[in-house]
Amino acid sequence: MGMTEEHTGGTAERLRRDKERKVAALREQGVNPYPYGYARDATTADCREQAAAWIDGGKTVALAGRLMSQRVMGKTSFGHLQDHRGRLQLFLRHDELGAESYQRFVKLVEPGDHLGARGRLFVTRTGELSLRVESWTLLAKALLPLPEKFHGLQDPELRARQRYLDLAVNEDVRDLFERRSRILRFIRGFFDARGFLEVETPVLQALYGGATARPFRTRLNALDLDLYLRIAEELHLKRLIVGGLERVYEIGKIFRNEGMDRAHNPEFTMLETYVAYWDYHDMAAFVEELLAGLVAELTGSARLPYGDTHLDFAPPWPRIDYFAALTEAAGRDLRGEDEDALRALAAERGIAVDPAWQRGRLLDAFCAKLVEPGLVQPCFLVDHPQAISPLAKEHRSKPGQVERFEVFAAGFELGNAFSELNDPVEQRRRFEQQMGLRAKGDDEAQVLDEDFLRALEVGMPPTAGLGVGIDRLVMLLTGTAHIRDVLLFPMMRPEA
RNA sequence: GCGCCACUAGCUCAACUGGUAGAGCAUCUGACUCUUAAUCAGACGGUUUGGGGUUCGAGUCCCCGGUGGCGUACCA
Repeated sequence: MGMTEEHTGGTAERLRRDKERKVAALREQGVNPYPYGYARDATTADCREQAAAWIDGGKTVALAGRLMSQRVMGKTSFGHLQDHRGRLQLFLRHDELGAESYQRFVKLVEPGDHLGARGRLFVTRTGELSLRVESWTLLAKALLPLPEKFHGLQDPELRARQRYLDLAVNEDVRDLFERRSRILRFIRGFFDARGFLEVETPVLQALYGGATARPFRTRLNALDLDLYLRIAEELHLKRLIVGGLERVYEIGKIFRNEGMDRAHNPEFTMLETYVAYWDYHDMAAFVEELLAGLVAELTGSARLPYGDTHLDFAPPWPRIDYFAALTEAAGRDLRGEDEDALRALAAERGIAVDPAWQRGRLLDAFCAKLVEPGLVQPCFLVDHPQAISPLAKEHRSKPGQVERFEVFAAGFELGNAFSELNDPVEQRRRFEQQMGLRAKGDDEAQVLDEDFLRALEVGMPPTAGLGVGIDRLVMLLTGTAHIRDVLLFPMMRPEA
C-alpha cells in the first residue's frame, strides 16, 4: 500500500481530521474551543472611524470576529478579522504575545475560526490600519474550511444552499441583505409615520382567496381539517377595515403553488395595505410617494440606475389606460372581439393560452405579452377589465372596467391596487362569476367566501387597497436579476 | 412543464480528435519579526454526480437517474 493510516480518505475528511486534532490539542492545553462569550468593546468599523483618536490616545480595544486569512512569517503573523461591519488586520508578534500564545495562534488557529483580540491600533509600514494584538482568545473552532480565498464561493447552487458560507465570504451578499432590511425599515417607518396599524392575519386558512393562484394544502390534525396556506392577505385585511381599523398594513409571507424561475419563489413576501375613505387615485399618489422615497433612501435621488440608463421615480408617473395600451400594442381594439377571435389572434401572435380561460384572462394574456414588457419607466396601468378583477369596484365612468392600477417599472409588475368593491350584493355576484369559471376548469379562479361577504354586509367604508411584492421591489431597487439572490434561503430541491 | 447546457480534489479551474487524471488556493512538515492572493522547499489529497452500455482502452462516446444553470410557458 505505502499509505499510512493518517493519509487515508479524501481531502475533505483529512481537513476535518486536522481540525478535530487541533480541537483536541486545545483542550489538552486547557483551552475551551467553544467558550461562552467575549467582552467586545468595538467593531472594526468603530476602529476605522476613530482610528486617528484611538491611535493617538493609545486606546486598547477588544474586537471579535471570524479570522478570514492568516499569514505566518516566522515570529510575526498577520491575519484579517471580519465582523459584521467589516474587516481589520491583526498583527501578532512572538515577543509581544509570548511563546505559548503565539504558537497556539500559529499551530491551532486557522481561517474560519472565531477569535476575540485585544490590543492597540497602529498603521503598518504599508499603510494598513491594524490591531497590534496583546492578547487573543479562541471563541469558536471551525471544523470545515472556508472556500478558496481568492475566487471564493461562486457556484450559485452552493451559495444558495449554504447561505451561511456565502454570507461569511461574500461581502456583496451581506450588503444586499442589509439593503433589503433598510428597504423594509423604510416602508414600516413610512406607514407608521402616517398613522397605519401593522397587523398580522392568518397564514393557515380554511378558504384561500384574494388572488388568482393555486394554493398549498396542509392539514390541521387537532380539528381534523384540511387547510390552505394563504395566497394573499386581502380578504382578512378588508375585514379589519370593516372593523373600523381604517389604516392597516401587513408585511408577510404568501405561498403560491406555481412555477419557479428567476422572478418566482413558492413563498414570497407581500406588503398589503388598506385605507378607509381613499379611492385608487389617493392610493396611486401614496405609491408614488412611497417608491420615490425608497429610491431616495437608497440612491439619494429620484433616479435609480437601471442597465445603461436609469428609472426616474419623481412623481407624477404616467397613467396608461389598460384598453388604450392594449389597442395600441395589438394594432386594433380588442374590446369587441369574442373569445374565438381572441384565441385565433393569440395563436397568430404565438401567445400561449389555457383552454379553460374565458375572455378576461385571454385579454390579460395579451396585455402581459404585448404591453407589460414595454413599461420600463415607472407608470400605472389603469382601469382593468372587470372580468379579471373580482374584488375591485366598477369604474365610475368606464363600463366593463374597474378602478384598478398596476404599478410597473423595468417591465416588472411591482404593485396592484384598486378602489375596493364594498357592495356586498355585487361582490357575491362576482364570486359566483368566479365559481362559474372554476366549474369550467379554471382552477385559479377565486373561491366564494361567505364570511367575507358577511363582513361586507356589516358595512365596509369606501376603501383603497394595495399589494406590493417585496422581493421584486428589492430586486428592482438593488439591481438583482434573480429572486434567489434577494432571499436568504430560497426554495431548493433537497440535497440528494 | 418543455428545450438546451453543465457537474473533475474542501474551493476555483485544466486535461487535443477516446490512450497512465493535473494546477493554484486550503491542509500537513520545514524556513522566515511589517505581510496582505505573503514568499520559498517538500508532502498528502480523486469510485472524474450515480447506474448501465460501446470499446483492447471512457473524464471524453451512447442510454437512464440525480442536482444545478440558462431559455421558454403561467403566476407576484
